[in-house]
Amino acid sequence: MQNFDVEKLHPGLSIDCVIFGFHENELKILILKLKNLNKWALPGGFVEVDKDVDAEAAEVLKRRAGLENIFLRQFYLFGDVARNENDHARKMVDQEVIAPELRDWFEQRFVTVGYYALVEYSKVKAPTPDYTSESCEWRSISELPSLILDHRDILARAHATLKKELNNQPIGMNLLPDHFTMSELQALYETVLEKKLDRRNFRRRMLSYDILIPTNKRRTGVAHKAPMLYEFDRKKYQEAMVSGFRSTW
Amino acid sequence: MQNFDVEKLHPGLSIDCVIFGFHENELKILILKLKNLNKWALPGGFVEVDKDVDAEAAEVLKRRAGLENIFLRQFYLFGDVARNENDHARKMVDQEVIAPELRDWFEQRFVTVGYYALVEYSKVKAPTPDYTSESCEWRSISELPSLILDHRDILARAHATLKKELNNQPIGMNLLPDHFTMSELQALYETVLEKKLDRRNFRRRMLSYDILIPTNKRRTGVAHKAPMLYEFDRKKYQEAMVSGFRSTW
DNA sequence: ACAAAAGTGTTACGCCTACACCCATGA
DNA sequence: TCATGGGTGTAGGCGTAACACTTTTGT
Repeated sequence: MQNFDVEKLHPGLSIDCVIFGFHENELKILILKLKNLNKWALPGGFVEVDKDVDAEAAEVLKRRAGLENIFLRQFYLFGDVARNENDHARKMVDQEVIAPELRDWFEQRFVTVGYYALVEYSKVKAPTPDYTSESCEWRSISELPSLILDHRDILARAHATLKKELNNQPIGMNLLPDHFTMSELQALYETVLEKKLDRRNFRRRMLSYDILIPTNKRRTGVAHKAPMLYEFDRKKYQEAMVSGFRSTW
Repeated sequence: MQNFDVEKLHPGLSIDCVIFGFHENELKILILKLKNLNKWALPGGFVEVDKDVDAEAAEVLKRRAGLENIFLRQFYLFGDVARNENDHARKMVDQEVIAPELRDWFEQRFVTVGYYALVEYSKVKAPTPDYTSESCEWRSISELPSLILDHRDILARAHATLKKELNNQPIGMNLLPDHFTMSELQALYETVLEKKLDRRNFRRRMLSYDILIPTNKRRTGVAHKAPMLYEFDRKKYQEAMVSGFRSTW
């Protein structure tokens, strides 16, 4: 059971991270199974009073997924009173997840800052649970177990934000391996957007963005014609992230 | 000097609102002149522990501008430690803006939630200062006085967000009078975007959005040919706000 | 009458969509 | 050899940018 110094923490403020990964054509997120409870939670944490909120979010990502310098974006503050459940703190004490003397701290009204991260599935070697949880696992967003509090809403908003951002920004770096085929990139888009795209038009458009570098290698060993492998032009990718794609005005 | 019950407030959490208005072809915001200080501030406030954050932002808007049911959007949480200035609370006490016993409350580390609102300039009859301020005024964003803390950054981010949103959503309702000419609407766009637009193409595009209703009235009394007055189709406008304009995927 | 803004139309170009065809590979 | 996915090309339509001309009004 964890005992920490709540004096050093910003009161009533927490962080929740939706950590997206892509594997086997499915969009997955990292979630934690709470000790002694049949509920799961998004990776999160609190904010030390002398730390930047964004930096604390990066800390969460580092501790749970072992990754640093990853795309991580604040997308919303969840500030409704109703997101606090009266007996949530009590349950945590009952199940010996937290020490009884911390109950007051956990029972105060919390607002939480939502972040989402895009990470490469295979680079997360050992998802690490925190003191409240017995395991940390990748789960497909289409078959999620029951989540605590408003974590399902937080995920939904993160996903919606991601979908919207696809119109202005590239995606893929940090989410795909260094080398990937056009089809794999397309599968990522189709999964995030939850719709099918035309293969040929997708290719043309992607190439027109000028952020891909064709390597001379091909993926072999799988069935059918060996596809070309691409990598991202990191410089141009970053430029596209900053300036965005098509603004109409 | 204001004395309020800080026990009822969410600790270390504030709200700041960028309230945009449009007048004489200039984008303006409401700012407050602080008592006994030569500094200005965005309208803001604190969050009662039993109130939704969004609702408290709406309260700020209501108290300062006297408006309700107005477009109001949360756009960012400003959570850097550096945004807190050591002597800000001390100055407030020194200048008798707040009671000395509130100094501890004001000296804690704060994070602030940024909101922006679009309001009709002429509907704000009497901008109302709060207990920290001696006046509340419209000021053009191009000639702003010195603002406290990171309020200039907050404004910049609000403006950037607004610019970006113009690609997906309509603007104008709540910012223009009920009836307006095409040129006035274009002037609003040009002001927000900080660039000139082609008159004829602008008209065509706006009409294609199908959110405008031409009235049979014309603006008279001014020089030159009397222009047609339009109003927004409120139902279709709202639909466009929800579904957005052009998504490329 | 004239200056200045309002209203309307046209052309050219580029982008996006919706397709069909051939190629390469493992089974 | 054949099923399956990879790679390339093209015709048509739509939207946008870049334009010129006429109309109306107050001065």
